[in-house]
Amino acid sequence: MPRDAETPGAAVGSPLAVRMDDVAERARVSRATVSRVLMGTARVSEATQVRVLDAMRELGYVPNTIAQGLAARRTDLVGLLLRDPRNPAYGLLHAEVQTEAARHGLQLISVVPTPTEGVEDELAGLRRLLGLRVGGLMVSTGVIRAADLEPFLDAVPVVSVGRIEEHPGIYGVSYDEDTNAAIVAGRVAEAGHRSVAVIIPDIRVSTAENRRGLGMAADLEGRGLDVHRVEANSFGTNVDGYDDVVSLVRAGSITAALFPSDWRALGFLDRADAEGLRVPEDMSVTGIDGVMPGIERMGLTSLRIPVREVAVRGVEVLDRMVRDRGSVEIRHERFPGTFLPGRTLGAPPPH
Amino acid sequence: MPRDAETPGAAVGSPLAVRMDDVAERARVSRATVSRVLMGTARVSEATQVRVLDAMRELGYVPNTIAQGLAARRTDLVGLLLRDPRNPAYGLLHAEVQTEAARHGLQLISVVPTPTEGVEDELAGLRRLLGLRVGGLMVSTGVIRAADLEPFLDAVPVVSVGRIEEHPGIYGVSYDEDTNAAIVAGRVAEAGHRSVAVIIPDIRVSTAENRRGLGMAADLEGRGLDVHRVEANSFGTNVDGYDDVVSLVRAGSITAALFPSDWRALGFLDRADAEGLRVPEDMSVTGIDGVMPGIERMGLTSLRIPVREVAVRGVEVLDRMVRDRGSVEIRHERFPGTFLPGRTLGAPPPH
DNA sequence: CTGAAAGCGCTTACAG
DNA sequence: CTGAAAGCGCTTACAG
Repeated sequence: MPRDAETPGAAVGSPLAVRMDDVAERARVSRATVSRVLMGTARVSEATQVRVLDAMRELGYVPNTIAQGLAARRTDLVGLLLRDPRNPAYGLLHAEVQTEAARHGLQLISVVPTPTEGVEDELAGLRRLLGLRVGGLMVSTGVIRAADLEPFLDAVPVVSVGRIEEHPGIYGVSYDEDTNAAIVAGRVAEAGHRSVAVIIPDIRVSTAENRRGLGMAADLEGRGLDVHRVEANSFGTNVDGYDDVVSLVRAGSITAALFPSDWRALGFLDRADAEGLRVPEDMSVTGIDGVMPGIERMGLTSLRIPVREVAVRGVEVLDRMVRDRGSVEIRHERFPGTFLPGRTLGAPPPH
Repeated sequence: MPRDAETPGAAVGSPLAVRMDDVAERARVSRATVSRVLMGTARVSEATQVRVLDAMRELGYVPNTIAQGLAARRTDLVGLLLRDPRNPAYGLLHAEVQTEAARHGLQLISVVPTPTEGVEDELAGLRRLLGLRVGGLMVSTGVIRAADLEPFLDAVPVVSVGRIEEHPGIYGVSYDEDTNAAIVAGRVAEAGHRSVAVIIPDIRVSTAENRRGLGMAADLEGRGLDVHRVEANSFGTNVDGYDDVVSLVRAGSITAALFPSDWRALGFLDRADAEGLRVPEDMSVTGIDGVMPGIERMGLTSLRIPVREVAVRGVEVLDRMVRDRGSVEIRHERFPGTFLPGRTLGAPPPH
């Protein structure tokens, strides 16, 4: 029966309205044969193949991925649940993951949560991807907990990229936040600071930043420094804790502030300007990430996280899991970054 | 018939393996009724509704979007084809579009092409989205031509965001690149420069950058300045043309270089440093975009494009088109940006 | 190498 | 208000 011209979402005459049956008819073969050519799996005679390919091209056929997925009970689609794309670290990760996915023949679709919303919104994004029944899932940093993922681990392989992961059912390819924290803390201590502030966001705001903050504080205390822990518990803003830091500096209680991200550190540098605080003469400031374009120009002392390595490895692992789940033993890998010297870390001011 | 335990992609016991029939059975209703509750369209008795909702929750049911889309011949999914996520302008756009889509109840999925590949790769991304039979499409800046989109316009509404658009079948919500170019050019001229370089990428590299470059050159020539057009035709790199600019400065032929993006301008500042050229004492440099985090700190003279306005308007229009195509008359809107003063534009050096 | 037919998990007239 | 049934556009055993 010919299709109704009213079929929504696929106007007649449009390539999107062309179905496999149309291709089959034009190529004078059965639908099954067209499918075989499309899949590239079964043997099809040379002549038939050419006819089918020609018909596809002539009609501008775009296979309906939806129907393919439903019929085959599988997809080449893999999903990426990405955190805040405004953050250059995630923007870069996004690009690298796509590049690698393409190399591996995986079709990447991405979902980003609304940056200013919390865990509920991230879960909605997760369901969007799961509803599409993606063949694999990459979860980038964010506030989704392993427990939220747990119910789905039997059905879909999950790789955590760039976020701390310790769940035994989730492969982890992360930045080594503890080592990173220790590297930055070590440099600050070596510069001679004895009393510093460390900005520590709540774990619900960012698991990575939380871990970095805690790591820096622990490391510095281990070295005998006096550490003021400054909480930053608001979601989607970087100004949290600035007031406290300024007060501490003014009171002569600290000579340096260690931020868990460049974003927070740079925001503070503007604030310091506004307050008339000179960096590094009056106080030192450090960040972490080191991937912002032009970071060297800004002179922020930071640590560069290995985004590309993490993307390459993450996709490699997911690809293996998608193809043969059993062949991959779950591990939690961590990649440390490299110190990025800058002009915002100096010796403490003489008092 | 109970499902085979081998069903791939949906292990038994996982919520992803739960089908609507399972929910129906547990709630002691028909599949049709479950569907009605899920859709929220038809009337269902209070009691039945509660039973169905309970069953869904107890089983952890995640509706199969694939099957829904196939059966309903429509989707709430809208696709965003985004250009290079490493570019902060697109990262910001991505975040804003998602925020707006969520407000409008649209489910956004994004596809990014591999940054270093060309138009073929972007077309593959387009097909990925079309294969999913998204209900609407937002196309961000990139090298895809209107002609590539044309065959699909009958079937799916398309809104161009942040990229020049002139096709009568595609709604355009763009940056006003011509005005933007004129603004920057005007400031350079006012600063007293009489001979400058304008970096002009090929249209296949970036339609937006191409337009900006041509616009700046035309405006300056209109003002009687001597303009050296520097081509930049490589894909995925910002260093193209740097050699030429350095030579022109060394030869005393120009006193300023106008780049069509901050990315290119910042890259050049590093090069200038390496060459021992002081900015703005020896030469002036300008960019365009103004959305990079910390841009003020870097001091680059630039122009800030109105990303949020474009995202808000683009999603608003797409939403209307998705709901009732006929209600929207195609237009091409343009939003100008605002000048961003910096330290890299000064008076020309005395010779 | 090729086709007829069942079935993927849903939605939606069509009846009641 | 609810159910039985057709059908969305495909893939894939099963036969030949």
